Amino acid sequence: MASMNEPRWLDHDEMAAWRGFVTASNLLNRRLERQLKEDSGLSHTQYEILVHLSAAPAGSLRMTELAEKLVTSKSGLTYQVTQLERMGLVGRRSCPSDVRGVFAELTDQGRDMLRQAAPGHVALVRELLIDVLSREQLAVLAEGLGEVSARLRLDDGA
Amino acid sequence: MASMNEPRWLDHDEMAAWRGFVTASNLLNRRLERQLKEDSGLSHTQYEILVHLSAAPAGSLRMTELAEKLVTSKSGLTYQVTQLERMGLVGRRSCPSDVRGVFAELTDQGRDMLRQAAPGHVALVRELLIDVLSREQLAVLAEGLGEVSARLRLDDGA
DNA sequence: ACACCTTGGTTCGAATTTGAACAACAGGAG
DNA sequence: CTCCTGTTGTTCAAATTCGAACCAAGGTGT
Repeated sequence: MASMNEPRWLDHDEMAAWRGFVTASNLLNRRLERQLKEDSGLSHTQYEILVHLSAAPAGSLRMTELAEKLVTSKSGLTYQVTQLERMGLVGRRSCPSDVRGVFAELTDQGRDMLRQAAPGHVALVRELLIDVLSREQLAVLAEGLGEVSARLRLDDGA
Repeated sequence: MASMNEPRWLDHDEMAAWRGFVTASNLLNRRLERQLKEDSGLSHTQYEILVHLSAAPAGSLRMTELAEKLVTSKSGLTYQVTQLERMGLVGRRSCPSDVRGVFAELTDQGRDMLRQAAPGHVALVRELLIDVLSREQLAVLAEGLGEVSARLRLDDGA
């Protein structure tokens, strides 16, 4: 049948792009993970939770919404929020309009932690990625990967 | 002191590039993981192990070398190779020149599995990433992230 | 009010990942 | 040869991750 044609393999350039993406992603994650853990005792995931909460209107977000922003599973988020709660960086508050709803909310201590951890993290992201690339390269990255993400979000929700 | 200046935060474009990178990476990983698991019963990591072995001279690589290519921990690789061994896809062979050395080696069954799994995987990578981007965008991605990876490899070994 | 299907979060068990500690060996300086 | 240092791969415990099952509650149509 026609649909079982030989697949279109990746040519040299395409493969280079794909390998570069995967490799850079893994290397970066490892490095950032290490830095954050040593510097602030946070995992990258935990740090990102603080960031997203801090950026949200009242420093709080519904669990599901937060999970989507983080691109993680609901159960994974439940676990990490519990960890952060034990550290006193995040609190849970129930939603007035929906009894089932739970807000994760940044505590003052959580805000302080973020203030303390952010500079080192940002500096490293800059050193390892941002400052390595030109303005044009960054623009292409934002544009291209933004589109990729958008499409993924779409048929993921579908 | 001068070194404790206000850190250089990321401006709008830089942030867009960084968020796009992280988000796309997470979304892609999730999606590929799901596809491979459903389609072939392999994790992305396991699939990558097969790929790297298949690309290697004799279908075999030293554990340490393989771990570096995969960008994973040595212990993590030990675990996964054991799993693949149980599935009959990979074998271990000791190194003639170094008693400590261990070669991970692709079995015939492993080669078959890769042949079976590759088309679906490649098709998805193409659909979600490669075909979404233009030739120019891909070139920038390969070039830029290649450089990023290269630098990371350097001071990682240092 | 009632049955019904979707949502929001948590719980549970299984699989995976990591760094540290370890044991055995390689490679070279003296 | 002998000591010393760096490698190699594994083992171990602890932390994390995921999906499936689950419960409770929302919202809808009748």
